[in-house]
Formats: sequence, C-alpha cells, structure tokens
Amino acid sequence: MISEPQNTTLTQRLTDSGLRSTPHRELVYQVILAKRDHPTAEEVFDRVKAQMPTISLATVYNCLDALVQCGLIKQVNFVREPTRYCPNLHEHAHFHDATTGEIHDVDIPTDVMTRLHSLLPPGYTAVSIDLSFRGTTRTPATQADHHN
Amino acid sequence: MISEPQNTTLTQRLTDSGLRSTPHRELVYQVILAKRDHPTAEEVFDRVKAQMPTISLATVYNCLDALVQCGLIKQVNFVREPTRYCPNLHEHAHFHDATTGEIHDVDIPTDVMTRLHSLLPPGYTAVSIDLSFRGTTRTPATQADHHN
DNA sequence: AAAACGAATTGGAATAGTTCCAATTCTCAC
DNA sequence: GTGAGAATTGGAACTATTCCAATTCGTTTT
Repeated sequence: MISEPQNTTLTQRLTDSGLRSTPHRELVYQVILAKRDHPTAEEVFDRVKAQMPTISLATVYNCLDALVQCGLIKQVNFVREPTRYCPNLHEHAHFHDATTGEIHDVDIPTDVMTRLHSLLPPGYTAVSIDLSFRGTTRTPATQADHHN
Repeated sequence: MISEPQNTTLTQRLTDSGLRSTPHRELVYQVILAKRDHPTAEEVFDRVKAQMPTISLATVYNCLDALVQCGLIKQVNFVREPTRYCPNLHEHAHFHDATTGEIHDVDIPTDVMTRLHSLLPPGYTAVSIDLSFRGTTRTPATQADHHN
C-alpha cells in the first residue's frame, strides 16, 4: 500500500534540503497525503499516533517543519486558528466555509497568478502567495440533498 | 488634534453594529490610525497605555474585536505570527518582507478582485478575501541607498 | 437627579498552540 | 563497532488569546 515513487520523492526532497529521511517524517507525510484535508498539527499527531503510538507532539512539529522546509507541504493559516498543513502543491487558494468550518482547495489559473505577481511594486519579489476566501457554500437544503 | 468627523464615523459604525462608543474604543482606533502599520494586539496595548495607563490587555482585545465587528479595521495574519490589525479599508493585499519583517499594503484593482471571486465554484460565496505575499524587497545596497 | 439596567472594563486565571531544552536514541560514515 | 552529528523525546516554558466574575460606567426610566 506504500507507493515507492512517493517515498523516493520524499527522501529526495529531504536530502536536497540537507535533512534526513526518517520513519517519523515518512509517516507524518503519509498521513497528510492519505486524507486530502487540512489538518492541524494536533490532528496530524492524533492520526500518526494510531500507527506509531510513541511519537511525541514535538516530533510531529519537527517533522511538519521539515516537510515544509523541503517544500512537500505548505502551511495555511486562518485568523485566530491553529496552523494547518496542506499537501497540495498546485498553486491554489483556500476557501474557508464559515458555516461548516471546512476548507476547500480552489485552483488558481496561471494567468491569475501572473497577474497577482504583477501587482507588486518594482523591487518586490514574492516567493509565495497566500490567497484565502472566507464565506459560505450554498446549503443544498431545498435542492436534492442526497449526498450526505 | 482629534478630528471630529472620524470620531463621528467611529460612533456611527459602532452604534450601527449595536455597540457603544467608549473612550477606550476611540483611543484604540485612534492609535491604530495614527501609525499606518500593522500592529499586534500587544503593540496596540503598549501604544494605548501611553495615553491611558490603566487600560487592560483584555480591553484592548475587546476593543479590537469591536472595531473588527463594525468593519473599521481588519485582522491580518501570517503563518505562526500573532494576529495583526489594519485600518486600511481599501481592498488591498499585504506584502510581508521576510528580511525586515515589515508589512506593506499592496493595492488590488477591482478587476483583479472580480477575477478572484470568479474563480470560486458555483454555490460558493466569499465574504472576504485574504491575499498576502511573502518575499523580499530589493535591497538598495549597490544602488544609491540614501534613504535609510 | 436617583434608580435600575445592561454594556463595558478589569485583572487574573485558564486555555491553546507552539517552541525550547537537555537527555537520550538513532543513523551514517569511517 | 565507534564517533559525530542529527533526530526524537517529554516536559517545561512561553506566547497569544479567551474566559470569568466582580466592578464600573452610561443610558434610560421615572
């Protein structure tokens, strides 16, 4: 069930950043990949503990930092919420549903990305762009609400 | 030195949101307007204390919340940094200079705003958009670095 | 103007999220 | 297998924020 190429990428990326590939880091990464949501460090901790009960929260933070450092995951944060982690490396934005608390990925076309970069005054160079929406999704109440 | 119309706006906005205009809230707002930066609650607290030494941090948080609620200031947050507050009500983005730690406002033209909204899937309604860049500004080193 | 009511403020305690640290364990290179 | 350096651990420390009960303040009612 463990896909070889992904681990290769992981190891590759880690060593590229001068970091070691360790079982802990691999598991943390796997757990984040497994469920395409945006867990907090605490949530990652819980999920990882299921498979590696001895791991400590400090190590989870450490692993997450390592993965962020080597570019395999990204940190996302919303106002007064704990930091969340996201394995989607596509350029994308986040939509934070104020009602359900859910976070959805929203693709951003390249041209929009380019346009955003072009808004910066001369001399400014952005290494990352963070775009997040907050709002609501249509409640499928009066419609056919058949899927959950 | 206190501009009358601004206070009127403040009072207006507060009462519109069912909140009272109080000396504390007025001062907090003034202090944020006075310096066009992006202070944390703690920084606001320090600045306010200079003029009103008895105010408590809890009250500062309360006042900031009130001002956010009535739409006079906005919360901004960056990864693993305390929440910052911003009196610029224009649609704008933030550029976080990774080197200096400074935060600069970046205007966003209406058409870009519109374009961003249009990226959302049907049924999604965004009440706010949060756009922030992280990067560096050109170090005026080899150039004429005459202004500080 | 006094009383009464609700909102705002206060200080301190509590909580949440994250980082730090010293001791231990692990991994890799030799 | 030994040594050096990196990773992990648990717990304490720290920072940011919220909560709470008591008090104060402003308005409105009378």
